[in-house]
Amino acid sequence: MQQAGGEMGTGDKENHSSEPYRSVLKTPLKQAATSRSTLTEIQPDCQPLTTPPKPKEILPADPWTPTSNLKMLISAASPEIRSREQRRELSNNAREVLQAKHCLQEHLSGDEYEKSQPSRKEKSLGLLCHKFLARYPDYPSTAENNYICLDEVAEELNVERRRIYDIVNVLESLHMVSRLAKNRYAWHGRHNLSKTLQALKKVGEENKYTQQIQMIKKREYEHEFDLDGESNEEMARSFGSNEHSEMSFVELPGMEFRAASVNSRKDKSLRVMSQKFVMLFLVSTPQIVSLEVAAKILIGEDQLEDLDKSKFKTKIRRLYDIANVLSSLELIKKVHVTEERGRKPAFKWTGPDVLPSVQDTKLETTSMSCPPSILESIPSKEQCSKNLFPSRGKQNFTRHPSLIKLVKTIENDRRKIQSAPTSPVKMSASTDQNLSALPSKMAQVPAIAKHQLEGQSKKAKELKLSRSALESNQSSPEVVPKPEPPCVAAPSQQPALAQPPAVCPPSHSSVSPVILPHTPAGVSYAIYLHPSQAHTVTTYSPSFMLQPLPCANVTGIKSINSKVLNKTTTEEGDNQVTTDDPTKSLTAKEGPPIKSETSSQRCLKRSQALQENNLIKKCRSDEESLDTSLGGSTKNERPLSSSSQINHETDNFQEERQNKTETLDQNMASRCDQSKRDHVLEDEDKIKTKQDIPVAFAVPAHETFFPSGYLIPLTQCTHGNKAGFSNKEKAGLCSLQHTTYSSPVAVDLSVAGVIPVTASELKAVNIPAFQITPLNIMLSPTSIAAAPVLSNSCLNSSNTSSAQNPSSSVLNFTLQHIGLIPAGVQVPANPVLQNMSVSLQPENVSYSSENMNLQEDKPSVPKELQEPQTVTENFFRTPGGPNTVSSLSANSDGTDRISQGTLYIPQRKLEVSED
DNA sequence: GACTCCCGCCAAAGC
DNA sequence: GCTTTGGCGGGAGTC
Repeated sequence: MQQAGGEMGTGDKENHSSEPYRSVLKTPLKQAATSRSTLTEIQPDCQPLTTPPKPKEILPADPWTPTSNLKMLISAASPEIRSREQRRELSNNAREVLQAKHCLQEHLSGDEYEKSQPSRKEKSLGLLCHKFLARYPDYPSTAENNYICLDEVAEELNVERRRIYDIVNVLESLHMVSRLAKNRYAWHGRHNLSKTLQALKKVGEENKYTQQIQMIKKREYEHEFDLDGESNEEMARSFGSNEHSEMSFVELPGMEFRAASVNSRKDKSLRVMSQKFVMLFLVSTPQIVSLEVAAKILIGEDQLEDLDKSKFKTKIRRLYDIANVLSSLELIKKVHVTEERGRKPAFKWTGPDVLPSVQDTKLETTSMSCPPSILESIPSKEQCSKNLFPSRGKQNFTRHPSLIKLVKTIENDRRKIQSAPTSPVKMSASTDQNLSALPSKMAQVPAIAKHQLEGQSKKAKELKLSRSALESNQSSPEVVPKPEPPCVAAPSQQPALAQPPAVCPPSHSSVSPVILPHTPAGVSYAIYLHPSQAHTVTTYSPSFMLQPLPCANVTGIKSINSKVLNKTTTEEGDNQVTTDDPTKSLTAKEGPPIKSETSSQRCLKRSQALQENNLIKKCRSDEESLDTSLGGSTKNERPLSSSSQINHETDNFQEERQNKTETLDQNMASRCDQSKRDHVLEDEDKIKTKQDIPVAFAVPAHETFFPSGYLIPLTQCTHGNKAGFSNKEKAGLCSLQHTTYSSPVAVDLSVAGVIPVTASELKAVNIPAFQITPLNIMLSPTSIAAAPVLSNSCLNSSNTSSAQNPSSSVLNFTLQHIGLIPAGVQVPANPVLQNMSVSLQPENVSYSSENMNLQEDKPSVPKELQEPQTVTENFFRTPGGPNTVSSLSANSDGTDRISQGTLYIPQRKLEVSED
């Protein structure tokens, strides 16, 4: 509207009249219905106009004249007529708005008028999007017509249509709306959101955005990134290698664009940009993407050689536009990443987590190229694939041959598991789309844990370890029947459930060092087990595999660990606290958690299948190592396993988990050596591992129950696990993720012994790390040395930490013992693993060397519209300074700003802050 | 001064 | 030929 221009205060007012597409002026205005809100905004002072009821509200209320009654009846009988009537009223509203405006202009002087106009912020795209979204339900019923008339919306919201296009384009990219015809869109709400995100993540992975991001960051590392010259050429080359550099719009079945016009300029379309932008979040491991990086990637895909400042600026502008809409959708949140070079605007993903890799498994069973959710709704694989990537064959999802066998194995295992009495109930995502939106990772955790446990129990039997049959039985029942949600996952997902056992899971996690082939990425990480603990593990539990580490040591399992030992018998509630909170948040936000045991199971099985052999070897070695163990290091920390895909937690899962935990607790209590309990270390590192990112942590093993060990991320820590967290929690997670960013941090924490983690922390921290593969990993000494996991800080911190922190010597010992490093190799307490980015795959390259400080910016939207931030996670902090992980805490002023803790980052200090 | 991002010109595409 | 879309970048507002 014109008033909008007036707000600018620089002569923009006149510009409005010139706008060609001002529908307000073109549309015939008949009725007097007005939009209360609109009028209020526009002309609060205009009495007659200030309180007109909304048209829609008026209609039903005013049928008390013969004419109105007739209208109402007709309207009721015919949706078309009703729609027409509504349009008329909208037009009337717009007309009144204009009149009000004119009235206002007449009665106010220039300055007064300007003052009366909404401020720039009040007209932000984010706020506008909020208003827009408020008009439609998140999950509209398919029965009713959810049509959007751009003209009407523009008028009602009192903005020019151009702005509506911006919003609609982004919504379209998420398939929340679809274009029906000229000036007409259909509102789908969030029904398709989860599907879309899955598809986008998939495509993002296919496009190797992770690599691109890493490349850009790497380049920045090496030298200040300049927008021209060699760097650009280099980048162009790298992008050029990407087959999917020119990815087109990703469509969902049934959501194809109806009008060719929509595709006419899609190469630079806001829609495509939006999708790409979202992809960046979905594939990156701390799910934080700076505008700069995003812009570079987007530009790179177009023409990197043309990269110039103006183009860059334009891209940034567009990204802001997109980000504002995404922020309104609560999919992302503005943050600031502070690096050595300064503070950079960035955005952090706060939307639901998407589990692509899990999807792979699922896809295999049903379809090759479609995301699970999509498949569910679509019978035809071909159709799905076609729709997803109508224009590009390259973008079709192709399963790597090596995965096929694995998938089959997994599927078989899954069937077995599912048939098992204790197997978690699987909810069909198809039944509830909304559910699908939930982080599936969490839901998968239980299944995965179950898988692993089951598999391990079998293995244990086969191996006939020294374990007594009783023990094995105990463990197996617990494990097998009830998938153990990693404490992390479980907690985050289930709030209300008072299942104490959050701790218990750890016990289950009697994890022996294992390396899990990671998800799709294939990243694996190794876990170092304390000899003594390892012993326990091997003998004790059949489960060699990973356990969901509800309380990953690294991440902040501390409370868990200690609790595990201590509370296993006594207090379960405490544990729960940690677990519960996350859950609450999770459930609250996304709705019913999705149970995807299948996915988790798949993950587990996949890893198992690949690594069974390794596990056996591992177990043996572990047992041997037990004797030589570090002397009963007091650390009870559990190894963290990370798998981003395991995050989704479902109600069923929780129930099972609870049951399991209870059982475990009982078992553990009986088994637990009280004295050892005392030794439990309180360390918490919050490590977020992500689905595809292999993370290695060094974690002190839990005594009896949990083989303590060091988890060594072979590649990179991922943060994808936050899936299950609510936005707020996710915010916290983000920070965590940052932390995770540098795998070293996690290690550090675990090693050093850490600060007790608060419940909130646990939430953030609790990221089920499940995929552990047998340690057979093939890390070359060099790679290990390079591994970021063990950072100086880590080691240092460990030194400083008073708690039972394994010393570097211990670490070396363990590593050597396990075979991760040659006997001659020493991991310096300090730098040893610092710079390593052991990525088996390019994608897995970790940015671990960055120190980040996360600051979340408040959305541009008015505070009232912003969700209150309750981030209170304090991250672990190592005693030593530099390696301290940044903590996320709510500032007294309410600006949840992540304290600038330092995430241990070898070379670069990266801070992410929330404003 | 840098960051944000609103605003609206204007061209492409559609009807 | 008019309307709808939407790329684009100037420049205002904010920090």
